[in-house]
Amino acid sequence: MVTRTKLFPMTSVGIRSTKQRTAVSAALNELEDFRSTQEIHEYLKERGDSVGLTTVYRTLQALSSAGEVDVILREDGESVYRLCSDAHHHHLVCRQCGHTVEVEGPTVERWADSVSAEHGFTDVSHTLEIFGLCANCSAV
Amino acid sequence: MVTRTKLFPMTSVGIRSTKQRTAVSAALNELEDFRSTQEIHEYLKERGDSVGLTTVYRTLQALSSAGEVDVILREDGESVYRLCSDAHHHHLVCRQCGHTVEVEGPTVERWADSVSAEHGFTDVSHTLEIFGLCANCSAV
DNA sequence: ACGAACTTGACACTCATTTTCATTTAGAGT
DNA sequence: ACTCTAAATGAAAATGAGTGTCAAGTTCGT
Repeated sequence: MVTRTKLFPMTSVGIRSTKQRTAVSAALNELEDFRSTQEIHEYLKERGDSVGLTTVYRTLQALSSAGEVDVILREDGESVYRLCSDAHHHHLVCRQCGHTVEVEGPTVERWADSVSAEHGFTDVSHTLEIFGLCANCSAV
Repeated sequence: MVTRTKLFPMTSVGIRSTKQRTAVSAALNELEDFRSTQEIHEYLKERGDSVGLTTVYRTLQALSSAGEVDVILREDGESVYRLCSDAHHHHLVCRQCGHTVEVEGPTVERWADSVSAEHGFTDVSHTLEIFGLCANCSAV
């Protein structure tokens, strides 16, 4: 399990620590794989720490734009979240069960930057993810 | 403009050539950049070749699963389509106006395959796209 | 030209995500 | 500890992309 502190950077003003946010962070710590907002919401409900769906959406978005969690778009367009290591990595994701492996990859970073610059693009981001069926799910 | 023939591989049986499909193919030929289904539908309407939205959805999906057009998921999760060259390539896409540049990239293919195999994943696919603001849109 | 099979498209529907807004709460200042 | 207010919550309604349905329209082999 990845251990992190300050999941919510409680800066001087404006951002408050609430039990809902704590619960979402806790869930992310416990869940190993990429999960959708709905799944996390469901997980919290079963666990007893019920949090409103809207709040889960907002919290996950806040966390991801703060760079505290990784988000990827599943092939069906749904956003899924996961607490990852800080190190640069890409993902190998099971499209069936969500099982995720962090993988080291080619250094796309530099390539992306130089190609973008060449064509005058700014404010660039890129995606590099692999989707498939994990060993378990393949065996069905 | 990319020129292609047989946008719809009218195979022996089952797939018919209709004016709606022809219209969608024509639109794809004329549109340079990645466009959403709704945009293509709108384009056809303005152009006079009105085609039902449902049909545009179905046609684009058929074309993409036949490998005749490229689809990518925009950062907001919406699918956008574009007629591309056959050669292996990736995309540099303007998240503002959709302007697209095909770029040569690292051969992720082999990497993706070997990494997947290593972890027992099957039925693998991957994504590698770059999003940013094109020169024009940056200048705003 | 005929007819079976394939297509179309209006409309209803699903489902993720967002907006609204009235109520609650955290936490800075006292 | 108490107050006050900006921030946060959440239920419900709204939005919007994409899909299912099915009656009516077309295509194309025969």
